[in-house]
Amino acid sequence: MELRLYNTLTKEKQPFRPLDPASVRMYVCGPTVYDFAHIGNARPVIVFDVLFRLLRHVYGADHVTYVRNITDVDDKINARAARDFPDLPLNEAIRKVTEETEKQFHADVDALGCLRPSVEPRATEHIPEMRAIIEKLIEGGHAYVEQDHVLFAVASMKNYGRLARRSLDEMLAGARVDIAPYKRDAMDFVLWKPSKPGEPSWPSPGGIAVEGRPGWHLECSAMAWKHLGEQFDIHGGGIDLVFPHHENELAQTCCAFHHDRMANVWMHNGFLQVEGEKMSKSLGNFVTIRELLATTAFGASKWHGAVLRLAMLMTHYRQPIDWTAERLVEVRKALAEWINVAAAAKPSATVLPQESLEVLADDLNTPGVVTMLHAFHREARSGNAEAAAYLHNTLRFLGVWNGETADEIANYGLDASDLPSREEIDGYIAPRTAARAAKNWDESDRIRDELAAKGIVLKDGKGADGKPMTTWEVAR
RNA sequence: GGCCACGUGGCGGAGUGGUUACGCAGCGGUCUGCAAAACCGUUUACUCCGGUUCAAUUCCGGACGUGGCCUCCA
Repeated sequence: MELRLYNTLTKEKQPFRPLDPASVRMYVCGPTVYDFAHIGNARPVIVFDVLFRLLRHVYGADHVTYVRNITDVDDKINARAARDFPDLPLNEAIRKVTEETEKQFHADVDALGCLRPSVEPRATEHIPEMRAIIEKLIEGGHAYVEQDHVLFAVASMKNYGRLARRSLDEMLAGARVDIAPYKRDAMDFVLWKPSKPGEPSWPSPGGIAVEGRPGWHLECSAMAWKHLGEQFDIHGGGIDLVFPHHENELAQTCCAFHHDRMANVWMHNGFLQVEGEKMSKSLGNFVTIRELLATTAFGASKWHGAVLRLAMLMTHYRQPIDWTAERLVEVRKALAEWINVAAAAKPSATVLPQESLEVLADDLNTPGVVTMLHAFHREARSGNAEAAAYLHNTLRFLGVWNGETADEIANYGLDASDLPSREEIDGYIAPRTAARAAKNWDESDRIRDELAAKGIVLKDGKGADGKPMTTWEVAR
Protein backbone atom coordinates (compact mmCIF):
# COMPACT_ATOMS: atom_id res chain seq x y z
CA MET A 1 0.00 0.00 0.00
CA GLU A 2 1.31 3.37 -0.99
CA LEU A 3 -0.11 6.66 0.20
CA ARG A 4 -0.45 9.12 -2.64
CA LEU A 5 -1.26 12.79 -2.11
CA TYR A 6 -1.88 15.67 -4.48
CA ASN A 7 0.70 18.38 -3.90
CA THR A 8 -0.22 21.98 -4.72
CA LEU A 9 3.48 22.73 -5.03
CA THR A 10 4.01 20.32 -7.92
CA LYS A 11 0.43 20.12 -9.13
CA GLU A 12 0.50 16.36 -9.20
CA LYS A 13 -0.38 13.36 -7.16
CA GLN A 14 2.77 11.78 -5.82
CA PRO A 15 3.78 9.03 -3.40
CA PHE A 16 4.05 10.31 0.14
CA ARG A 17 7.52 9.87 1.62
CA PRO A 18 7.84 11.28 5.13
CA LEU A 19 11.08 13.00 6.08
CA ASP A 20 11.16 10.65 9.06
CA PRO A 21 8.66 7.76 9.18
CA ALA A 22 9.14 7.65 12.93
CA SER A 23 7.94 11.24 13.19
CA VAL A 24 5.44 12.25 10.54
CA ARG A 25 4.56 15.91 10.87
CA MET A 26 1.51 17.84 9.63
CA TYR A 27 0.44 21.43 10.10
CA VAL A 28 -3.02 22.72 9.29
CA CYS A 29 -4.12 26.33 9.53
CA GLY A 30 -6.73 26.56 12.26
CA PRO A 31 -9.33 29.16 13.07
CA THR A 32 -8.95 32.82 13.80
CA VAL A 33 -11.16 32.96 16.84
CA TYR A 34 -13.39 35.96 16.29
CA ASP A 35 -16.68 34.32 15.28
CA PHE A 36 -18.45 30.96 15.30
CA ALA A 37 -17.10 28.59 12.68
CA HIS A 38 -19.27 28.19 9.60
CA ILE A 39 -19.74 25.02 7.62
CA GLY A 40 -17.01 26.05 5.21
CA ASN A 41 -14.57 26.21 8.11
CA ALA A 42 -15.55 22.66 8.99
CA ARG A 43 -14.27 21.26 5.72
CA PRO A 44 -10.51 21.40 6.32
CA VAL A 45 -11.02 20.35 9.92
CA ILE A 46 -12.83 17.19 8.82
CA VAL A 47 -10.67 16.46 5.78
CA PHE A 48 -7.39 16.71 7.63
CA ASP A 49 -8.81 14.76 10.53
CA VAL A 50 -9.32 11.89 8.11
CA LEU A 51 -5.76 12.31 6.88
CA PHE A 52 -4.54 12.38 10.49
CA ARG A 53 -6.33 9.09 11.14
CA LEU A 54 -4.88 7.59 8.00
CA LEU A 55 -1.34 8.67 8.86
CA ARG A 56 -1.70 7.26 12.36
CA HIS A 57 -2.91 4.02 10.88
CA VAL A 58 -0.02 3.77 8.44
CA TYR A 59 2.83 5.07 10.61
CA GLY A 60 1.50 4.36 14.09
CA ALA A 61 -0.36 6.70 16.40
CA ASP A 62 2.80 7.59 18.32
CA HIS A 63 4.65 8.56 15.16
CA VAL A 64 2.39 11.30 13.86
CA THR A 65 2.26 14.88 15.09
CA TYR A 66 -0.64 17.03 13.94
CA VAL A 67 -0.50 20.71 14.73
CA ARG A 68 -3.51 22.94 14.21
CA ASN A 69 -3.09 26.45 15.47
CA ILE A 70 -5.49 28.88 17.04
CA THR A 71 -4.92 32.42 15.87
CA ASP A 72 -5.88 34.68 18.72
CA VAL A 73 -4.27 37.92 17.64
CA ASP A 74 -5.82 39.61 14.65
CA ASP A 75 -7.48 42.82 13.52
CA LYS A 76 -10.83 41.11 13.14
CA ILE A 77 -10.67 39.94 16.74
CA ASN A 78 -9.94 43.47 17.89
CA ALA A 79 -12.84 44.83 15.89
CA ARG A 80 -15.24 42.19 17.17
CA ALA A 81 -14.17 42.75 20.75
CA ALA A 82 -14.70 46.49 20.49
CA ARG A 83 -18.11 45.93 18.92
CA ASP A 84 -19.38 43.28 21.34
CA PHE A 85 -17.94 44.59 24.58
CA PRO A 86 -17.66 48.35 24.19
CA ASP A 87 -17.63 48.89 27.93
CA LEU A 88 -14.68 46.64 28.68
CA PRO A 89 -11.00 47.48 28.30
CA LEU A 90 -9.99 46.21 24.85
CA ASN A 91 -7.64 43.50 26.05
CA GLU A 92 -10.26 42.12 28.39
CA ALA A 93 -12.88 42.22 25.65
CA ILE A 94 -10.48 40.41 23.32
CA ARG A 95 -9.92 37.70 25.87
CA LYS A 96 -13.66 37.20 26.18
CA VAL A 97 -14.08 36.94 22.43
CA THR A 98 -11.21 34.54 21.89
CA GLU A 99 -12.06 32.32 24.86
CA GLU A 100 -15.71 32.00 23.96
CA THR A 101 -15.03 31.45 20.30
CA GLU A 102 -12.39 28.84 20.99
CA LYS A 103 -14.71 26.98 23.33
CA GLN A 104 -17.47 26.92 20.74
CA PHE A 105 -15.02 25.83 18.04
CA HIS A 106 -13.98 22.85 20.12
CA ALA A 107 -17.56 21.91 20.88
CA ASP A 108 -18.36 22.12 17.17
CA VAL A 109 -15.47 20.03 15.87
CA ASP A 110 -15.88 17.48 18.66
CA ALA A 111 -19.47 17.03 17.50
CA LEU A 112 -18.16 16.52 13.97
CA GLY A 113 -16.19 13.53 15.21
CA CYS A 114 -12.76 15.10 14.83
CA LEU A 115 -9.88 13.96 16.96
CA ARG A 116 -8.04 16.69 18.77
CA PRO A 117 -4.74 17.49 17.08
CA SER A 118 -1.53 16.56 18.88
CA VAL A 119 -0.89 20.23 19.59
CA GLU A 120 -3.15 23.27 19.34
CA PRO A 121 -0.80 26.19 19.84
CA ARG A 122 -1.98 29.75 20.25
CA ALA A 123 -0.41 32.62 18.37
CA THR A 124 -0.11 34.81 21.47
CA GLU A 125 1.98 32.13 23.15
CA HIS A 126 4.54 32.21 20.35
CA ILE A 127 5.46 35.86 20.13
CA PRO A 128 9.12 35.18 21.05
CA GLU A 129 9.40 32.69 18.18
CA MET A 130 7.89 35.24 15.83
CA ARG A 131 10.38 37.86 16.91
CA ALA A 132 13.19 35.36 16.48
CA ILE A 133 12.13 34.66 12.91
CA ILE A 134 11.94 38.36 12.18
CA GLU A 135 15.47 38.91 13.51
CA LYS A 136 16.74 36.08 11.33
CA LEU A 137 15.03 37.57 8.29
CA ILE A 138 16.45 41.02 8.92
CA GLU A 139 19.87 39.55 9.47
CA GLY A 140 19.65 37.63 6.23
CA GLY A 141 18.56 40.67 4.25
CA HIS A 142 15.05 39.36 3.69
CA ALA A 143 13.28 41.93 5.83
CA TYR A 144 13.61 45.61 6.62
CA VAL A 145 12.36 48.11 9.16
CA GLU A 146 10.39 51.11 7.96
CA GLN A 147 8.18 53.47 9.99
CA ASP A 148 8.07 51.05 12.93
CA HIS A 149 6.92 48.23 10.63
CA VAL A 150 8.96 45.23 9.64
CA LEU A 151 8.36 44.11 6.09
CA PHE A 152 9.32 41.04 4.18
CA ALA A 153 11.18 41.93 0.98
CA VAL A 154 9.76 39.66 -1.68
CA ALA A 155 12.48 40.64 -4.12
CA SER A 156 15.00 38.99 -1.80
CA MET A 157 13.53 35.59 -2.48
CA LYS A 158 14.22 33.88 -5.76
CA ASN A 159 11.19 31.65 -5.91
CA TYR A 160 8.60 33.92 -4.41
CA GLY A 161 5.23 32.97 -5.91
CA ARG A 162 6.06 29.40 -6.74
CA LEU A 163 3.33 27.86 -4.61
CA ALA A 164 0.63 30.08 -6.09
CA ARG A 165 2.37 29.79 -9.47
CA ARG A 166 2.37 33.41 -10.27
CA SER A 167 5.30 35.67 -10.90
CA LEU A 168 5.89 38.99 -9.25
CA ASP A 169 5.15 40.66 -12.58
CA GLU A 170 1.78 38.97 -12.79
CA MET A 171 0.93 39.98 -9.27
CA LEU A 172 1.89 43.55 -9.88
CA ALA A 173 -0.11 43.63 -13.09
CA GLY A 174 -3.18 42.46 -11.24
CA ALA A 175 -2.68 44.50 -8.10
CA ARG A 176 -5.59 46.75 -7.28
CA VAL A 177 -4.44 47.83 -3.87
CA ASP A 178 -2.95 51.08 -2.82
CA ILE A 179 0.64 50.59 -1.88
CA ALA A 180 1.42 51.50 1.69
CA PRO A 181 4.12 54.19 1.92
CA TYR A 182 6.38 52.05 4.11
CA LYS A 183 6.71 49.34 1.45
CA ARG A 184 9.73 49.21 -0.79
CA ASP A 185 8.01 46.85 -3.14
CA ALA A 186 4.30 46.62 -3.76
CA MET A 187 4.18 42.94 -2.88
CA ASP A 188 6.15 43.22 0.36
CA PHE A 189 4.07 42.12 3.31
CA VAL A 190 3.96 43.02 6.96
CA LEU A 191 5.81 40.88 9.50
CA TRP A 192 5.31 43.27 12.39
CA LYS A 193 3.38 46.46 12.85
CA PRO A 194 2.98 49.04 15.59
CA SER A 195 0.01 48.65 17.92
CA LYS A 196 -2.45 51.44 18.44
CA PRO A 197 -3.08 52.49 22.05
CA GLY A 198 -5.16 49.89 23.87
CA GLU A 199 -4.44 47.16 21.34
CA PRO A 200 -2.53 44.03 22.29
CA SER A 201 1.17 44.75 22.06
CA TRP A 202 4.54 43.19 22.66
CA PRO A 203 8.13 44.46 22.60
CA SER A 204 9.13 44.88 18.98
CA PRO A 205 12.00 43.24 17.10
CA GLY A 206 14.42 45.00 14.79
CA GLY A 207 15.32 47.72 17.27
CA ILE A 208 11.89 49.34 17.00
CA ALA A 209 11.19 51.42 20.09
CA VAL A 210 7.42 51.23 20.22
CA GLU A 211 5.52 48.07 21.00
CA GLY A 212 3.78 46.21 18.24
CA ARG A 213 2.06 43.05 17.09
CA PRO A 214 2.65 40.43 14.43
CA GLY A 215 1.40 40.50 10.88
CA TRP A 216 -0.92 37.80 9.67
CA HIS A 217 1.23 35.03 8.19
CA LEU A 218 3.96 35.01 10.76
CA GLU A 219 2.17 33.08 13.48
CA CYS A 220 1.98 29.94 11.39
CA SER A 221 5.67 30.04 10.55
CA ALA A 222 6.44 30.44 14.24
CA MET A 223 4.17 27.69 15.49
CA ALA A 224 5.13 25.23 12.79
CA TRP A 225 8.79 25.85 13.61
CA LYS A 226 8.29 25.46 17.33
CA HIS A 227 6.25 22.27 17.15
CA LEU A 228 7.36 20.59 13.93
CA GLY A 229 10.79 21.97 13.17
CA GLU A 230 12.21 23.95 10.29
CA GLN A 231 10.91 21.46 7.76
CA PHE A 232 8.03 19.04 7.95
CA ASP A 233 5.86 16.81 5.80
CA ILE A 234 2.41 18.19 5.17
CA HIS A 235 0.92 21.64 5.31
CA GLY A 236 -2.81 21.95 4.79
CA GLY A 237 -5.63 24.43 4.63
CA GLY A 238 -8.35 25.88 2.43
CA ILE A 239 -7.54 26.68 -1.17
CA ASP A 240 -8.10 30.37 -0.52
CA LEU A 241 -5.04 30.31 1.69
CA VAL A 242 -2.65 29.42 -1.11
CA PHE A 243 -2.11 33.08 -1.75
CA PRO A 244 -1.08 35.07 0.07
CA HIS A 245 -1.09 33.19 3.37
CA HIS A 246 0.79 30.02 2.51
CA GLU A 247 3.01 31.67 -0.06
CA ASN A 248 4.13 34.11 2.60
CA GLU A 249 4.51 31.51 5.32
CA LEU A 250 6.68 29.53 2.99
CA ALA A 251 8.73 32.62 2.15
CA GLN A 252 9.29 33.53 5.79
CA THR A 253 10.24 30.06 6.88
CA CYS A 254 12.47 29.22 3.93
CA CYS A 255 14.33 32.51 4.10
CA ALA A 256 14.69 32.48 7.88
CA PHE A 257 16.09 28.97 8.02
CA HIS A 258 17.80 28.87 4.64
CA HIS A 259 15.91 25.91 3.27
CA ASP A 260 14.42 25.28 -0.11
CA ARG A 261 11.27 23.79 1.40
CA MET A 262 9.03 24.44 4.35
CA ALA A 263 6.64 21.52 3.93
CA ASN A 264 7.15 18.82 1.34
CA VAL A 265 3.48 18.46 0.53
CA TRP A 266 0.98 21.31 0.42
CA MET A 267 -2.63 20.24 0.45
CA HIS A 268 -5.66 22.43 -0.10
CA ASN A 269 -9.34 21.65 0.18
CA GLY A 270 -11.85 23.11 -2.25
CA PHE A 271 -14.50 25.66 -1.48
CA LEU A 272 -18.05 25.18 -0.44
CA GLN A 273 -21.24 26.73 -1.71
CA VAL A 274 -24.62 26.66 -0.02
CA GLU A 275 -27.65 25.68 -2.09
CA GLY A 276 -25.83 26.65 -5.26
CA GLU A 277 -24.75 30.07 -4.10
CA LYS A 278 -21.67 31.40 -2.42
CA MET A 279 -22.14 31.61 1.29
CA SER A 280 -22.46 35.15 2.50
CA LYS A 281 -24.23 37.01 5.20
CA SER A 282 -25.88 39.35 2.70
CA LEU A 283 -27.45 36.42 0.83
CA GLY A 284 -28.75 35.08 4.11
CA ASN A 285 -27.31 31.62 3.52
CA PHE A 286 -24.46 31.89 5.98
CA VAL A 287 -24.64 28.77 8.10
CA THR A 288 -22.56 27.97 11.16
CA ILE A 289 -21.73 24.51 12.46
CA ARG A 290 -23.57 25.31 15.64
CA GLU A 291 -26.74 26.25 13.77
CA LEU A 292 -26.69 22.96 11.88
CA LEU A 293 -26.22 20.94 15.05
CA ALA A 294 -28.54 22.77 17.37
CA THR A 295 -31.17 24.63 15.36
CA THR A 296 -33.57 23.96 12.52
CA ALA A 297 -32.35 26.97 10.55
CA PHE A 298 -31.00 24.85 7.70
CA GLY A 299 -33.24 22.32 5.96
CA ALA A 300 -35.86 22.64 8.70
CA SER A 301 -34.03 20.11 10.83
CA LYS A 302 -31.24 19.70 13.31
CA TRP A 303 -28.41 17.55 11.99
CA HIS A 304 -26.26 15.05 13.83
CA GLY A 305 -22.55 15.80 13.60
CA ALA A 306 -21.90 12.42 12.02
CA VAL A 307 -24.32 13.29 9.22
CA LEU A 308 -22.55 16.58 8.61
CA ARG A 309 -19.20 14.81 8.60
CA LEU A 310 -20.31 12.15 6.13
CA ALA A 311 -21.99 14.75 3.93
CA MET A 312 -18.64 16.51 3.76
CA LEU A 313 -16.69 13.34 2.96
CA MET A 314 -19.10 12.34 0.22
CA THR A 315 -17.28 14.77 -2.06
CA HIS A 316 -13.56 14.56 -2.74
CA TYR A 317 -11.74 17.19 -0.71
CA ARG A 318 -10.35 19.05 -3.71
CA GLN A 319 -13.68 19.31 -5.50
CA PRO A 320 -16.08 22.15 -4.94
CA ILE A 321 -19.00 21.08 -2.80
CA ASP A 322 -22.57 22.30 -2.84
CA TRP A 323 -23.96 22.13 0.67
CA THR A 324 -27.66 21.36 0.38
CA ALA A 325 -30.43 20.08 2.64
CA GLU A 326 -31.14 17.36 0.07
CA ARG A 327 -27.62 16.03 0.54
CA LEU A 328 -28.06 15.91 4.30
CA VAL A 329 -31.35 14.04 4.03
CA GLU A 330 -29.77 11.44 1.77
CA VAL A 331 -26.77 11.02 4.06
CA ARG A 332 -28.90 10.74 7.18
CA LYS A 333 -30.88 7.92 5.62
CA ALA A 334 -27.85 6.03 4.38
CA LEU A 335 -25.89 6.40 7.61
CA ALA A 336 -28.77 5.17 9.76
CA GLU A 337 -29.15 2.11 7.53
CA TRP A 338 -25.46 1.37 7.62
CA ILE A 339 -25.32 1.66 11.38
CA ASN A 340 -28.28 -0.66 11.67
CA VAL A 341 -26.27 -3.35 9.92
CA ALA A 342 -22.86 -2.45 11.33
CA ALA A 343 -24.05 -2.39 14.93
CA ALA A 344 -25.13 -6.00 14.66
CA ALA A 345 -21.79 -7.06 13.22
CA LYS A 346 -18.75 -8.36 15.01
CA PRO A 347 -15.94 -5.93 14.19
CA SER A 348 -13.13 -7.16 12.03
CA ALA A 349 -9.72 -7.70 13.56
CA THR A 350 -8.22 -5.39 10.96
CA VAL A 351 -8.78 -1.81 11.98
CA LEU A 352 -9.31 -0.71 8.39
CA PRO A 353 -10.15 -3.25 5.68
CA GLN A 354 -7.57 -3.38 2.93
CA GLU A 355 -10.13 -2.43 0.27
CA SER A 356 -11.04 0.73 2.14
CA LEU A 357 -7.44 1.54 2.91
CA GLU A 358 -6.37 1.38 -0.71
CA VAL A 359 -9.12 3.72 -1.84
CA LEU A 360 -8.44 6.16 0.99
CA ALA A 361 -4.71 6.07 0.36
CA ASP A 362 -5.33 7.37 -3.15
CA ASP A 363 -5.30 11.05 -2.27
CA LEU A 364 -8.01 10.64 0.35
CA ASN A 365 -10.68 9.37 -2.01
CA THR A 366 -13.45 9.48 0.55
CA PRO A 367 -16.26 9.32 -2.05
CA GLY A 368 -14.62 6.08 -3.20
CA VAL A 369 -14.82 4.83 0.37
CA VAL A 370 -18.50 5.77 0.45
CA THR A 371 -18.94 3.52 -2.56
CA MET A 372 -17.19 0.75 -0.63
CA LEU A 373 -19.60 1.32 2.25
CA HIS A 374 -22.54 0.88 -0.10
CA ALA A 375 -21.03 -2.35 -1.37
CA PHE A 376 -20.26 -3.65 2.13
CA HIS A 377 -23.78 -2.79 3.18
CA ARG A 378 -25.35 -4.59 0.24
CA GLU A 379 -23.28 -7.72 0.80
CA ALA A 380 -23.81 -7.64 4.54
CA ARG A 381 -27.55 -7.54 4.02
CA SER A 382 -27.34 -10.69 2.00
CA GLY A 383 -25.63 -12.44 4.87
CA ASN A 384 -21.94 -11.79 4.33
CA ALA A 385 -20.52 -11.48 7.86
CA GLU A 386 -17.13 -10.31 6.65
CA ALA A 387 -18.72 -7.48 4.69
CA ALA A 388 -20.68 -6.50 7.79
CA ALA A 389 -17.46 -6.37 9.77
CA TYR A 390 -15.82 -4.28 7.06
CA LEU A 391 -18.75 -1.92 7.11
CA HIS A 392 -18.44 -1.62 10.87
CA ASN A 393 -14.73 -0.92 10.83
CA THR A 394 -14.73 1.47 7.90
CA LEU A 395 -17.49 3.58 9.44
CA ARG A 396 -15.54 3.70 12.68
CA PHE A 397 -12.30 4.52 10.97
CA LEU A 398 -13.80 7.41 9.03
CA GLY A 399 -15.18 8.77 12.27
CA VAL A 400 -18.71 8.94 10.89
CA TRP A 401 -19.88 6.46 13.48
CA ASN A 402 -18.90 6.69 17.11
CA GLY A 403 -21.24 4.15 18.62
CA GLU A 404 -24.57 5.92 18.14
CA THR A 405 -27.64 3.82 17.42
CA ALA A 406 -29.33 4.16 14.05
CA ASP A 407 -32.25 5.84 15.82
CA GLU A 408 -30.00 8.45 17.33
CA ILE A 409 -28.87 9.41 13.86
CA ALA A 410 -32.24 9.15 12.12
CA ASN A 411 -34.22 10.88 14.85
CA TYR A 412 -31.61 13.38 15.95
CA GLY A 413 -33.07 16.70 16.87
CA LEU A 414 -36.70 15.57 16.89
CA ASP A 415 -38.56 16.85 19.88
CA ALA A 416 -39.27 13.70 21.90
CA SER A 417 -42.13 15.36 23.73
CA ASP A 418 -44.04 15.64 20.44
CA LEU A 419 -43.73 11.91 19.77
CA PRO A 420 -45.36 8.95 21.43
CA SER A 421 -43.10 6.87 23.66
CA ARG A 422 -41.98 3.36 22.79
CA GLU A 423 -44.42 1.94 25.32
CA GLU A 424 -47.24 3.99 23.88
CA ILE A 425 -46.45 2.77 20.39
CA ASP A 426 -46.32 -0.82 21.57
CA GLY A 427 -49.73 -0.18 23.10
CA TYR A 428 -51.02 0.48 19.60
CA ILE A 429 -49.18 -2.28 17.82
CA ALA A 430 -50.39 -5.14 20.06
CA PRO A 431 -54.12 -4.62 19.44
CA ARG A 432 -53.43 -4.00 15.78
CA THR A 433 -51.59 -7.29 15.50
CA ALA A 434 -54.60 -8.95 17.09
CA ALA A 435 -56.95 -7.17 14.67
CA ARG A 436 -54.84 -8.27 11.74
CA ALA A 437 -54.86 -11.85 12.96
CA ALA A 438 -58.66 -11.58 13.04
CA LYS A 439 -58.59 -10.06 9.55
CA ASN A 440 -60.26 -6.97 10.96
CA TRP A 441 -58.69 -4.67 8.39
CA ASP A 442 -60.77 -1.63 9.22
CA GLU A 443 -59.56 -1.63 12.81
CA SER A 444 -56.01 -2.43 11.76
CA ASP A 445 -55.90 0.47 9.29
CA ARG A 446 -57.54 2.81 11.76
CA ILE A 447 -54.78 2.16 14.28
CA ARG A 448 -52.13 2.61 11.61
CA ASP A 449 -53.63 5.95 10.57
CA GLU A 450 -53.85 7.07 14.15
CA LEU A 451 -50.17 6.42 14.68
CA ALA A 452 -49.30 8.05 11.38
CA ALA A 453 -51.04 11.18 12.63
CA LYS A 454 -48.66 11.07 15.58
CA GLY A 455 -45.67 10.86 13.25
CA ILE A 456 -45.07 7.13 13.45
CA VAL A 457 -44.92 4.96 10.33
CA LEU A 458 -45.58 1.25 10.71
CA LYS A 459 -43.83 -1.41 8.68
CA ASP A 460 -45.28 -4.91 8.61
CA GLY A 461 -42.88 -7.75 8.04
CA LYS A 462 -42.07 -11.21 9.22
CA GLY A 463 -39.92 -12.06 12.19
CA ALA A 464 -37.19 -14.66 12.20
CA ASP A 465 -39.80 -17.16 13.33
CA GLY A 466 -41.92 -16.44 10.26
CA LYS A 467 -44.71 -14.84 12.29
CA PRO A 468 -45.98 -11.36 11.43
CA MET A 469 -43.92 -8.64 13.07
CA THR A 470 -44.50 -4.92 12.96
CA THR A 471 -41.71 -2.40 13.27
CA TRP A 472 -41.94 1.36 13.14
CA GLU A 473 -39.99 4.49 12.46
CA VAL A 474 -40.44 8.18 12.97
CA ALA A 475 -41.71 9.93 9.86
CA ARG A 476 -39.54 12.84 8.76
C1' G B 1 -8.09 43.51 -15.77
C1' G B 2 -4.21 39.38 -14.27
C1' C B 3 -3.67 34.24 -12.41
C1' C B 4 -6.05 29.52 -11.09
C1' A B 5 -9.64 25.51 -10.42
C1' C B 6 -13.97 23.10 -11.83
C1' G B 7 -18.22 21.79 -15.56
C1' U B 8 -20.53 13.72 -15.70
C1' G B 9 -27.70 11.19 -16.27
C1' G B 10 -33.61 14.36 -12.08
C1' C B 11 -29.95 14.75 -7.72
C1' G B 12 -25.25 13.15 -5.35
C1' G B 13 -20.72 11.23 -7.16
C1' A B 14 -16.04 8.22 -8.73
C1' G B 15 -13.45 6.74 -12.82
C1' U B 16 -11.35 5.58 -17.55
C1' G B 17 -7.95 6.51 -24.63
C1' G B 18 -11.98 1.55 -26.54
C1' U B 19 -15.71 -3.32 -22.32
C1' U B 20 -23.09 1.14 -19.97
C1' A B 21 -19.03 2.47 -11.52
C1' C B 22 -21.94 3.34 -7.34
C1' G B 23 -25.90 5.67 -4.17
C1' C B 24 -30.65 8.43 -3.94
C1' A B 25 -34.97 9.43 -6.67
C1' G B 26 -38.06 7.45 -10.76
C1' C B 27 -40.15 3.26 -13.33
C1' G B 28 -41.46 -2.19 -13.53
C1' G B 29 -41.91 -6.63 -10.68
C1' U B 30 -42.04 -10.10 -6.22
C1' C B 31 -44.05 -10.14 -1.44
C1' U B 32 -48.28 -8.05 1.40
C1' G B 33 -55.52 -7.89 3.04
C1' C B 34 -53.98 -2.81 1.46
C1' A B 35 -49.99 0.61 2.31
C1' A B 36 -45.11 1.10 3.88
C1' A B 37 -40.68 -1.65 4.32
C1' A B 38 -37.77 -5.40 2.11
C1' C B 39 -36.03 -7.95 -2.20
C1' C B 40 -35.28 -8.35 -7.75
C1' G B 41 -34.90 -5.79 -12.34
C1' U B 42 -34.43 -1.17 -15.03
C1' U B 43 -34.45 4.14 -18.22
C1' U B 44 -31.58 8.81 -18.48
C1' A B 45 -24.59 11.16 -18.90
C1' C B 46 -19.96 12.80 -19.63
C1' U B 47 -21.20 21.98 -21.22
C1' C B 48 -20.22 23.53 -26.43
C1' C B 49 -16.76 23.95 -30.78
C1' G B 50 -12.34 22.46 -33.03
C1' G B 51 -7.69 19.30 -33.02
C1' U B 52 -4.67 14.64 -32.10
C1' U B 53 -6.10 9.34 -32.67
C1' C B 54 -8.30 3.46 -35.79
C1' A B 55 -11.07 5.22 -31.33
C1' A B 56 -12.13 10.83 -26.52
C1' U B 57 -16.32 11.80 -21.47
C1' U B 58 -10.98 10.72 -20.74
C1' C B 59 -5.25 14.11 -24.22
C1' C B 60 -4.51 19.35 -26.60
C1' G B 61 -6.60 24.32 -27.99
C1' G B 62 -10.69 27.70 -27.85
C1' A B 63 -15.63 29.35 -26.22
C1' C B 64 -19.28 29.61 -22.53
C1' G B 65 -20.65 28.86 -17.42
C1' U B 66 -19.58 28.49 -12.04
C1' G B 67 -16.21 29.35 -8.25
C1' G B 68 -11.42 30.96 -6.02
C1' C B 69 -7.16 34.31 -5.43
C1' C B 70 -5.00 39.19 -6.52
C1' U B 71 -8.65 43.03 -0.72
C1' C B 72 -5.31 39.56 6.67
C1' C B 73 -12.06 34.87 3.84
C1' A B 74 -11.43 27.44 5.04
